[in-house]
Amino acid sequence: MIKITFPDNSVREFESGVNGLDIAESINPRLKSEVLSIGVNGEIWDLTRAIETDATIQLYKWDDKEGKHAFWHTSAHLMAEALQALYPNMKFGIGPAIENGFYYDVDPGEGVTLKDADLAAIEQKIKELASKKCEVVRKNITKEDALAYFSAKGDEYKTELINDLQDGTITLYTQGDFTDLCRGPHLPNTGYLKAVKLTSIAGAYWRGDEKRRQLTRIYGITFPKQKMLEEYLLLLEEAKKRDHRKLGRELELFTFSQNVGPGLPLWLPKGTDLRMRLESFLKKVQKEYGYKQVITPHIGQKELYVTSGHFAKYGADSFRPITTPQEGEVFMLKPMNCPHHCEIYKFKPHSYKDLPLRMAEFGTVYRYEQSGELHGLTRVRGFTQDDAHIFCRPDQLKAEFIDVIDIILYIFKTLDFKNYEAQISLRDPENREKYIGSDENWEKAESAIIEACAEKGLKTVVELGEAAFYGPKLDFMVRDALGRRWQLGTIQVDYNLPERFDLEYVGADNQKHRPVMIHRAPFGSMERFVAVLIEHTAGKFPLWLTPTQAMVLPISEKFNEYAENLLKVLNNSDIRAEIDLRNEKIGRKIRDAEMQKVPYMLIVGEKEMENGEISVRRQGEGDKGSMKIATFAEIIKAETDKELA
RNA sequence: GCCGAUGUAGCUCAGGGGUAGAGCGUUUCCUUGGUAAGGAAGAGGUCAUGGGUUCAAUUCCCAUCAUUGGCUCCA
Repeated sequence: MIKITFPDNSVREFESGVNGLDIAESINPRLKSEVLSIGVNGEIWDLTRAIETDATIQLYKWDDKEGKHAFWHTSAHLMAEALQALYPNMKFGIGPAIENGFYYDVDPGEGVTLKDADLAAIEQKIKELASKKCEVVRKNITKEDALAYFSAKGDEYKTELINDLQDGTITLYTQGDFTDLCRGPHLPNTGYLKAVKLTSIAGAYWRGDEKRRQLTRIYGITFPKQKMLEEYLLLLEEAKKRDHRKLGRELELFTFSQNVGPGLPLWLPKGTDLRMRLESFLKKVQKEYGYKQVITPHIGQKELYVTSGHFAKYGADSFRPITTPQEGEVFMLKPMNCPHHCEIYKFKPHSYKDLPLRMAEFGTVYRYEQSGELHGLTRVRGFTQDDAHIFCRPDQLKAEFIDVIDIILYIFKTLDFKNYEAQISLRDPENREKYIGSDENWEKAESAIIEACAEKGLKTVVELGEAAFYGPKLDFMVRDALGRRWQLGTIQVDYNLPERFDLEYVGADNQKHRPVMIHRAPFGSMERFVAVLIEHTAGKFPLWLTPTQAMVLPISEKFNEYAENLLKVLNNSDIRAEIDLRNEKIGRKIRDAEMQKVPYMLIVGEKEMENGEISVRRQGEGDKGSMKIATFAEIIKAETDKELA
């Protein structure tokens, strides 16, 4: 008998050799059909694998990522089996489970190309194989045997993988006619898969190396219930509806022009209004925190970036330099604002009493992005950072960090991002020589970040080795209304630039000292942030931010004059209102305003004109009844005050 | 940059070797209305661009550009 400890610390005895399925069944027969994988002493196991010693276990179902992982991993293998059946010369790379489903990288052989149109047939084959409920069998073999098996099969990718494995024993999983090299875990059989959808097909380099052969990657997702697939497809549809590129066009926020160039957004009046409102919002917050606005040009001498080190690191991947016709001076489009800000710092000598110096600029920068990488507003070649650089003494680092975190959290709160986390990127302790700056400074900076996060009660993940070469950083990730993750703001400590630009301040000891720089951008870039905001809100921006707060809708042309006077009154009360004077019926005007996601519709007809009132309709909610204009103005003010509190 | 897909009216899309269609939008007219689409008529396209095959190309082929799903990269 062995002792099995459950997550609630209760202990029960089982026969040695018991497996996850048995344990689940002993708790509740229904659980047996729901459980997908089992954690055994912290390792994730197949449900059918025998447990022979005392163990602490945890059963994983669909709602656990460990459960989903096994489900999708088995799905990847089943897809491979289907591919093997349909394409005899298919060779297999790797096929893992991912956040939403799984993929398999395959090499279909010379002269064979897989196309989107082929997916349906593969999908059909997977369903057919799933219905056979083949058992998935785990087997340990030696490395030699594994090599022999896969080289006989001609799977050169698998043999390469095996050669890189260090273990003496290798695990194989077999279901039906397909055997794969795999660490597992897997489902007990393929019958768990009730719904299958292959989502896309794409090229992917073998082992992520662009110098190596490009394989065909097939993405798919599977579910234990048909209904779950339908829900997933609905979610995809919802995501499509919220796509900022689509809403950006429909709400007339921004556009792109082939004539201007790829990755260079054109902000339309409404988008500009929205963006400028975000900018003034942040400017106001920054002013309270002691930032000073500066303005610097869009280009700078090449030497500036040689000094900063950016030219050496990124020069080859930048827009080509610009030269003047007469003098042959060489300029670069500004890829970063910090070198310019360093020069502003050097405008005059600084005393330790001047620090911290907080320099903010909505600085537009230009970076060459590979053509395949451009995407709407989230990935562009010209964008505006809500940049600032804090020049401070090392002992001020923590306090400054806390202030920046406060600004970022205030922004998240105001813009209704309730779900966020932060990633602390530290040095790789194994490779300290990769980083610039003294050990002492790094330790100070890293602990300043960690302590600042702890004081703010931030949910953080620590990543070793993810720091930039010039300093540790803190990145903020938000989850939007659909649960998708976006990286937004960033705070980075920099020891490099003060060094390179020879920045100094005179300390209390009358000696020269090196300041520390903090780069920070709460939004990241205005383009990216607006894109995320569009998708998060589905275009229904908060009242304080939305370009048009209210639309005046006269019932018929007879009331146009009253409506136009009303518009003046509203605009004089700082309410951003527009008017719909089209020769359309009121139902139509309402529909269009609803679709433009204007928060308030103000309907005026005979009744309203007589009483000097307006009939108020809230977008997405409907009729709110009649009221005086002053009352409405108060409602608007109260709502925006609440949003900005 | 690499692999796959796509490119037809402002938008969403259908079509197809014999030089083009729908819905929405837009314009004009009729209608003057009460909380999510009133009616009629009209305008609008070198079918992304450049080559090739063909008697004939928007359609087939090639290239380029752009968009797009991934990969790689990201100060």
